[in-house]
Amino acid sequence: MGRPSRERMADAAIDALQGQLSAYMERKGLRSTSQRRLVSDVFFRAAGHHSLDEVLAMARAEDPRVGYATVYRTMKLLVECGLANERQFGDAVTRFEIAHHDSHHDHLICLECKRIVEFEDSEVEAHQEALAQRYGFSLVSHKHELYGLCAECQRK
Amino acid sequence: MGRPSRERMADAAIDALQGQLSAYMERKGLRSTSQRRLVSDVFFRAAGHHSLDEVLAMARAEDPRVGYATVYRTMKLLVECGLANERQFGDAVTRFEIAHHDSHHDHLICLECKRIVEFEDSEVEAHQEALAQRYGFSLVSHKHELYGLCAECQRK
DNA sequence: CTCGATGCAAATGCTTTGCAGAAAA
DNA sequence: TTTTCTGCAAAGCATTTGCATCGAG
Repeated sequence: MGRPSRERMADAAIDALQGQLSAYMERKGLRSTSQRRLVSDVFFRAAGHHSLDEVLAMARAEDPRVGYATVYRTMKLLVECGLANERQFGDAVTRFEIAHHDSHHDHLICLECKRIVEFEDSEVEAHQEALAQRYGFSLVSHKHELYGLCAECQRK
Repeated sequence: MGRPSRERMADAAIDALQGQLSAYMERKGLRSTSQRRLVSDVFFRAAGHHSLDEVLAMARAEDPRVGYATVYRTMKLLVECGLANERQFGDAVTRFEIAHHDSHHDHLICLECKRIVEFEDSEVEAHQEALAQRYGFSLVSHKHELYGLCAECQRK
């Protein structure tokens, strides 16, 4: 059982996510609209970390009439039901990524080209728990970001 | 040689910071004004992580006529000359903390009462370098934040 | 039909800047 | 006197929301 690639999402995986979304909406009495299907679909298909503007652009490529507020509210919905995570890196904009529940990952961010590389580190992960406990905290989540220059930008 | 307390700043330490600021301003041909002295002073004296509004409030306690923009520009100046660090936690506001050059520290943040506890972890610190190298990055800085509930808020 | 969803445009909240008067040097 | 700094108010910008209309159930 190899580590699943995060480059792109297999169709089956996307179907699973769409299924979870449908289940959540049904449970909450929310409606399945063409916009929600479109926005969630382009988001699930796109690997990486995207701002609202980026998700809007992707959605508008398929339907130019989608509004910013709809993308905003749909992404909020995805965060609510645990299918997306909101993240803030150096700049002012909020970015969204698909939430992976199987394993945590953190980020290496290139200050020059803004490239974002994901990594996993179970060693640090375990350490955090112990640390939190030492201060009486019960951990909910964490953020571990390393900022620097990627190999390519170092050469310039 | 014990670990220096971060609770409050010794007067001697504050003088040292003020000295560094003066040196920087002189080098850059900037002027020493009563506002800059006041804002940097209240900031150096206050332990913790403060938003612009908080620094403004502290400054206005001593001189009600200080303007928001002056605090904004003074804090920017302190960041520029390396005496303060800018940080963004969960919310939308930027917070400032005194920059400690001797050792790094990271943060435990209570999601309920917003309390911020600092911790040091040289073990993780060393690990990060190795990790970055594995991906060809040269590290510049990092952010390691643990979010959860503090002992007090868990009881509620 | 009904009530939630959409899209627009306006409001918000924080940050940043232009400018005329004030104050260092 | 010259040049930088201050304080106000206005501009920027990403995010959020009110509301009339649209469309799923």
